[in-house]
Amino acid sequence: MRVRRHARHVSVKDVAARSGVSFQTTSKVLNGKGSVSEVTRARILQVASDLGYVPNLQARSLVMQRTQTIGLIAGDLSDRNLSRAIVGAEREARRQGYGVMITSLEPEGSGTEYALPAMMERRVDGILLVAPQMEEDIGLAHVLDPTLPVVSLHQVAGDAVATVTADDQMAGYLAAKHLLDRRHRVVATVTGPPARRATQDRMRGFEQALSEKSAQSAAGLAEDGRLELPASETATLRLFKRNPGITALFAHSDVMAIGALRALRSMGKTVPDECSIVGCDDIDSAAYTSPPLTTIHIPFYETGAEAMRLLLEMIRTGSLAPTKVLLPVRLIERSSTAPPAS
Amino acid sequence: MRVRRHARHVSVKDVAARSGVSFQTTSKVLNGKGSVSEVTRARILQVASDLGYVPNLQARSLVMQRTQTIGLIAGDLSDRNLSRAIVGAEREARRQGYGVMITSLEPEGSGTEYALPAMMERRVDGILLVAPQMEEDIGLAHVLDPTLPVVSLHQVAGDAVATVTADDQMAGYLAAKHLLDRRHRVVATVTGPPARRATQDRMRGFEQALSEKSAQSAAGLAEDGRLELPASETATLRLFKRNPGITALFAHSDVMAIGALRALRSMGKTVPDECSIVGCDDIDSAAYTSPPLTTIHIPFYETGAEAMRLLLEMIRTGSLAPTKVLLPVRLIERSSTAPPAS
DNA sequence: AACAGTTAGGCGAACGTTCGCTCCCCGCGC
DNA sequence: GCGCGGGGAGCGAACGTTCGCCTAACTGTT
Repeated sequence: MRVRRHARHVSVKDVAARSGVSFQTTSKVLNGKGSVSEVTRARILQVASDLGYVPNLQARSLVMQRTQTIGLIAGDLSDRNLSRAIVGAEREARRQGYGVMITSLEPEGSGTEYALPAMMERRVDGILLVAPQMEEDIGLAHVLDPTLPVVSLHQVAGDAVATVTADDQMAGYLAAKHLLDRRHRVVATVTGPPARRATQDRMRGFEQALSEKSAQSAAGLAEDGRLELPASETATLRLFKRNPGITALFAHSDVMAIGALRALRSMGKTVPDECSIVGCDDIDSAAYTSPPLTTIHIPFYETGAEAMRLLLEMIRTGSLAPTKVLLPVRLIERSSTAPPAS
Repeated sequence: MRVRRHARHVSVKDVAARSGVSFQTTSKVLNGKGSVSEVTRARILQVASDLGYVPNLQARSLVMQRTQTIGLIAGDLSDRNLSRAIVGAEREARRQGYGVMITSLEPEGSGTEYALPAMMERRVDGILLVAPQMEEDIGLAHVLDPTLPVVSLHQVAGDAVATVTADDQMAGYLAAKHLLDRRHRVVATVTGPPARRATQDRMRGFEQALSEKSAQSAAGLAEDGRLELPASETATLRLFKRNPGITALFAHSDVMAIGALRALRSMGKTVPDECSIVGCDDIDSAAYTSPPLTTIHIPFYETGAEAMRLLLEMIRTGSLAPTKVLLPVRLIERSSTAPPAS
């Protein structure tokens, strides 16, 4: 139960003193710069390792004017999709020698109040935004330091920041195509929050596929499932109340697809015979529902990794261009879809 | 598409120059220390805000010898349980004015190679370990800087580091008690990795309850479900092969409980009539399985928050005592348990 | 009017680095 | 034998802070 404050770390000066050279020379050796004779280099390295020298990145940052740190502002860290993206981002940062400062947003707060100042004070080299709720934060674009590279995984009002997202429009298109190919003609949708770009893009792709098959579809047959299981369950019930002839459903998330599955079971409808379901996200458990879900795979991990790659590239080149990157999605066929039984 | 490198930040010196005082005086004002006249204080604050001054925490850290940053080493950021804990920890750190540097471990690596040095270089004030796999890392205790406060959510070899965990033994006890109270006498278990302390503690509590009911139980009737759904499914099948008389099951995680549910359905056994199931963790979807799962609530969020609280306290007091904290768990009764039908 | 006490503010140093410049000495070529 | 080039090493400055100590001026007291 030792109680010691401030066991001072060993610095280049300590190493220098012990090796009988100036601390600047020590610094040169440790960074492999300048010319130092082989014998002193070896001696210094030996002493450094003996003393357990660990460079102080804070001090280095001060003079180098970059911290090798990026700030990650996360919506809900415990959201499985966001956290997949964060894993990808963190891994890529690490691979390129960057550290990640993370902060998550309170559900209420716009994030502007705390997260950004904290990141600025720490002089992060760039910011990665992984927070869907920021889409609604209209003031965000204004408060961001315009000289600081920023990449977001979600749309930011004003379109001035670079984004990397999945191809949501394609996701909607693929879902509709899959169902239309199986001769479904009355297809409904359980959506995420209507204000979100992802929701709108998926809808757009979906409608586009429907209209290609000469419009016999029930466009507008959609309800908001708020990305939650119980909300989706009731949304599904409402849809069938509106139109009992529905033979297929596209849920904008697998969790909502599971809610739909429950609703259908409660109505006594079998899947896929009486109603097909296409989910979205491709979460682990989608393979274990009954029946296993046909779904659209959204590459969360890759999105995070790619976003970080873009951010680091922007930092390296000093570019602030608001690049927009779309990552491909694909449909994964399981057993929740089939042609209508009739 | 501006391309500018190094738009130098405004420093206290800039503010000072514009206000006609020395930069040290500016510093005093900004920190509310020393005595400064009301008028110059006001002027300085005005200038600071005009110029958009943001203090540089790196520089401050250098002289203060603390970074107000804690390093969080996470096993798998996308694990829902771990990420709940991380959310709690991050929130508590933020509340107390600390930032969080995060790094996640590669599945293979022991973490020692990258994560720790990176944290040390950044001179974090303390380290929070949220990585179950570290339990198996025998060398970890040795490589940790013994002067740096560390708190872990999982056991660390050597017992020299403080830990905050759920009361796993109680979890096992409660599960067994619940089943025994419902007159089950042949109860089996699907466990997590046997090497983990959580698994062992849960087993211990479980066995203890069994032996209190005078030992008519099938102790040793356990299989490793590796915390995965499919592995648990086959583990459950093996258990029933070993003893077809099983009437109740304790799964060490809800995901494994869902695997067990699938196995039982495939065997044509109904839940809870022919077999009761108690899960563990209390994940969201446990309330939506059919039937909804009776489970043990593990307070992941609170564990993370409490661990961070302890860590910050240790930093504040300079204590390095390896405190052990246990957080209470509770059983949540839903519909997957009942007395045996016979 | 001289003195002590207080208040406002300045100054130097330190934290741990990196970088550019200077300096010395040695060996080499003419 | 003399100048020159280059390798090896040191030195000063800077990055943006905080802190302790110092000083000048102003306040009020006897």
